[in-house]
Amino acid sequence: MTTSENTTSLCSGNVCPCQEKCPLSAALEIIGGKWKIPILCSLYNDGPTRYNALRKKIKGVTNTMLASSLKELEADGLILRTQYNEMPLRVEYELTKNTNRLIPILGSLSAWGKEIKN
Amino acid sequence: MTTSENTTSLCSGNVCPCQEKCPLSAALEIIGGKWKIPILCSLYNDGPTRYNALRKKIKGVTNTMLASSLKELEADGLILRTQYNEMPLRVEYELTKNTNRLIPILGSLSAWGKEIKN
DNA sequence: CTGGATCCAGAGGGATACTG
DNA sequence: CAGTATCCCTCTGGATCCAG
Repeated sequence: MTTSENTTSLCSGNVCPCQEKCPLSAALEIIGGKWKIPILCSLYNDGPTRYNALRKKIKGVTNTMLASSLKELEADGLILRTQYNEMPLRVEYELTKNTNRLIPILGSLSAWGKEIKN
Repeated sequence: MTTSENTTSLCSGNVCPCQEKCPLSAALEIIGGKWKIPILCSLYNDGPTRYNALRKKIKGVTNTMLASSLKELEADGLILRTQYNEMPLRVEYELTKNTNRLIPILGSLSAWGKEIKN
């Protein structure tokens, strides 16, 4: 009676296309937006980084967008914010383990993006 | 002299974060937007599908968005449009091999999206 | 140094009506 | 049946200035 197992379903498993929020669309929204990937790439390449250092490394980003993107990434559990109450104030951002599990997937996506450009 | 190989770089390999369009951002733009994933999911689940059938399966999509999304997906080589000059006109859309290589990656992303929701 | 507040332009997306 | 055309609106993202 039940449908045979569908282990490769991209969405909720039964109702596609993504009527209710499917995890795939959810994931894409989390890493969507103009600056999320550059931020994650930078933190992945360089490790814990200060706010101003990020702003310099990510060409073209403004305070507004960097701050709001960092806040969203933190709220979604993708980055960790550590504040050191020194003088002057120091704040560092770094990837979480959630994000480390995401990295190879992004790597595959990147490779796929490279291939289809031919 | 050359930097040691960096096979895990998400971007171009040397200049991160994504100053010039990196393949990762490019890939995300191709599958971005509100309706691309639902379209791909639907075609993946059901195979070749007619325009009006797609419109019924994808809840909430309008003619404007469905037509423009299909056009973009076709231009990016993710779907194939086949027109049968019958009466009435019949047009079917289906995934290409490029997209079939993308599917497992999206599956991983979906699984990741499910995990971090806890 | 690390952001927040405000204002604004442009793109993405929706509703409706119409066409080959 | 398979889309276009048109209008409109929201929302993202940019510029600038300000604050703890």
